[in-house]
Amino acid sequence: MSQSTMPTPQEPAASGVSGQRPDAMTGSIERILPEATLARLTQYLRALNTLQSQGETRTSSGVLAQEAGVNPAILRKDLSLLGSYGTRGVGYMVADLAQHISTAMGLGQQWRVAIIGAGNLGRALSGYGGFQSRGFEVVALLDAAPEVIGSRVGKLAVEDIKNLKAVLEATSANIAVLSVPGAAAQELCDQVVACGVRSILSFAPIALQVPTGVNLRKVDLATELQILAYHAQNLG
Amino acid sequence: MSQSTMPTPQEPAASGVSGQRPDAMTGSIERILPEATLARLTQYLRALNTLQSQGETRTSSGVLAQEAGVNPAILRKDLSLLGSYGTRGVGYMVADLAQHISTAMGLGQQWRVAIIGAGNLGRALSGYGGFQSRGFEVVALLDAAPEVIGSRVGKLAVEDIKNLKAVLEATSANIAVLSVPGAAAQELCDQVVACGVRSILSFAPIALQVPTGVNLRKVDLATELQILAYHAQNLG
DNA sequence: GGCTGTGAATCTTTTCACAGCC
DNA sequence: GGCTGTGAAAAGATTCACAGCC
Repeated sequence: MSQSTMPTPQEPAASGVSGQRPDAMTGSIERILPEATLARLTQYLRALNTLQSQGETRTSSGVLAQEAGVNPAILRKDLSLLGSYGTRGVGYMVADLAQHISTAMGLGQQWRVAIIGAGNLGRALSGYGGFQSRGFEVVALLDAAPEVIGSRVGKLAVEDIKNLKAVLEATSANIAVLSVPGAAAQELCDQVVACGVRSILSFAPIALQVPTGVNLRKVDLATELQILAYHAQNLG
Repeated sequence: MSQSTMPTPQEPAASGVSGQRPDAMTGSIERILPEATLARLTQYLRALNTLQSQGETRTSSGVLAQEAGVNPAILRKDLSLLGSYGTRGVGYMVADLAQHISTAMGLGQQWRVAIIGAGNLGRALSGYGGFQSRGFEVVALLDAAPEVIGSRVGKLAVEDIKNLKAVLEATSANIAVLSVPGAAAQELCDQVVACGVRSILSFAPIALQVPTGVNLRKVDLATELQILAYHAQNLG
C-alpha cells in the first residue's frame, strides 16, 4: 500500500504518514489505531454496507471476515480496539457496528477534497463515484495549463493553479490530492502545505518531503505493477 | 503500500498477494524478497535514475535513502538481500546498482498489460506515462459498453469485453488491470484468470477472490482518503 | 453450542550498533 | 576516516487458542 498501499501496505504497500501526535492531552479517550487496522476497518465498513443492503441485521466475525477478505481473528482484534460492540455467542449488529466504525474513523464530518492537476488521472479522480458515496466531496480541480483552465469537468470548472490559495480558502478544502507529474509535485506540495492543508494524497512518482504535522499518503501505480511483475516472474 | 498502495501498501497499505510458492525447486538461487522490500526497491530505482540523470556516478546509502524517503539502515539491509554490490568506505556505483535491482525485480522483460474497463480511470491509466517508461506496455483496453467499444484512446481502440479471451491471446497480455465497478469486478476477474492471466491489479472497491497461484494487488482510492481523514481528525 | 474478546506465541519488519574493509 | 554489511535487539503485526459469556 498499498499503499498505500501501502500499505504500504505498504505498502502497503506504498503509503506512509509523517507527523506523529506527541501523545494526546485531549480529555477524550482517543485511541491511536495502527495503520494496518485503519486500512482494514474501511473494508469492514464496506462489507457491512453490503450486508445491510442485503437486509442482514446481524453478522459474525466469520462472515464479515470472509466478505472483507481477512482472517476472523484479526477482525475481532481490530474491532476490540474500538471497544466491545459484539455479543458473545451471537455476533455483531450490522447497523451498530457500522456506526461505531464510522465514528472511530472520523467519517462523521464531510471532507472537502481539492484535486491538483487536471490531467487524465485528475479528471478521472474528480468523477470517481467511490468518493462522493463515502463523505468525500471534490470541491476544486486546479491546473497550470492555459488550455485546460476554465474547461468543465463534471460540475467543476478547472481553476488556475495561480489562484491556489484563494480557491482552497473559498472552498475550505481540507484534503488535497496531487495528480501532477513528478517534476512539479514537490513545489505544489509545498504550496498546498503553505495554504494550511495538512492531509495530502499523492500520485506523483517521487518521495515528497513534508513538515511534521502534515500527513501524506502515496499511491504509486508503477510500483504496484513492478511488484506484480516480480511475483509473476518468480511464481510463474 | 500503499501505494498507497502500498500500501499498500501496503500495500500498503491496501494491497496483498495471494499464492505463495511452496519453496522453490528451481536450480537457481532465487531469493524471496519481503513485500515491504519490493516496494522500497522500486523507490531506490527511481532515486538512482534521478541521480544518474544528474550525472552522479557514485552514491551512498545516506544519499539514496534521503532521496527515496527511507532510513539508511533499512536501505542497506534491503540491498544486502540482493547481494553485496557496494564498497565499504566508498558507496555504490549508480549504474551497477540500478542494473542489479532491475534484474532482481524482473524488469528485464517487457510486460504486456491489458486494462479491463475503459471508464475515466481506465483511460487515464492507459495514457499514464509512468508505465511505458518502466517496461510496461498497455496492449489492450476493453469495455462492455457499446457506446465506448471501438472508440480510440491514444493508440488503442477499445475492444469488446466479449472478445476478452481472443484479445488477451492475440496480445499475449501477462498482467491485467481491473478498473471496473465493484459489482462487475469478481465476474471479470474470474474470466481473466480463466484466460490464464496470473497477475492482476484491481482498483475495484471489493475483496476479490482468486485461486492460489494468481497474484492480486489492490489499490483502493476511497480507503486512502479515509485513512487520511482519520489522521486529519486525530492530528488536526 | 457458539461466538466474542484477548493474553500468549509466533512471525515479520525495522532499528541499532558495530565489525570489517577500503 | 568513512561507509557497507549484518548480527542482535526492538518494535509491530498476525495468528493461535481458549476463557468468558450469551
